[in-house]
Amino acid sequence: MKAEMQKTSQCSSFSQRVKKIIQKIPKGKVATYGQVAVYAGHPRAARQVVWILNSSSRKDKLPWHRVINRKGSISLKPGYGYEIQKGLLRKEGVKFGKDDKIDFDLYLWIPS
DNA sequence: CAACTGACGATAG
DNA sequence: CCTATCGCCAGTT
Repeated sequence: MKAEMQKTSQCSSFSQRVKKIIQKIPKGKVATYGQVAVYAGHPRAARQVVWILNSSSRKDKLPWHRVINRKGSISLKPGYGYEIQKGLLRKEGVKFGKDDKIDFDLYLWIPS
């Protein structure tokens, strides 16, 4: 019986799941593209997550600024959202190192 | 329908 | 440490 397939939702596409996961990221925390992809069920769909942020953030209110790359820094280019994302994160209490890096030990979101 | 793209990730050198 | 390359998936053109 496949009726046990997650009682609540989960029947959506990967993209839909990614959106939900991103919305689950608590304030003051951050997640990586790869991390989100893993929780969505696709360990290597980090690039897909990127696409979704671009696509969905315009329609839905996604905390896209809480999603960063593996290095703990912002991947956007200066003038293309970099400053905006950094500012939003700082407002939520996330601090950046001297290399514009975020300390994962303090801010990485871990859905338990 | 095929090729291209996108804010990545991991591995190899 | 850095660059280069492949892989990954879905949406656009």
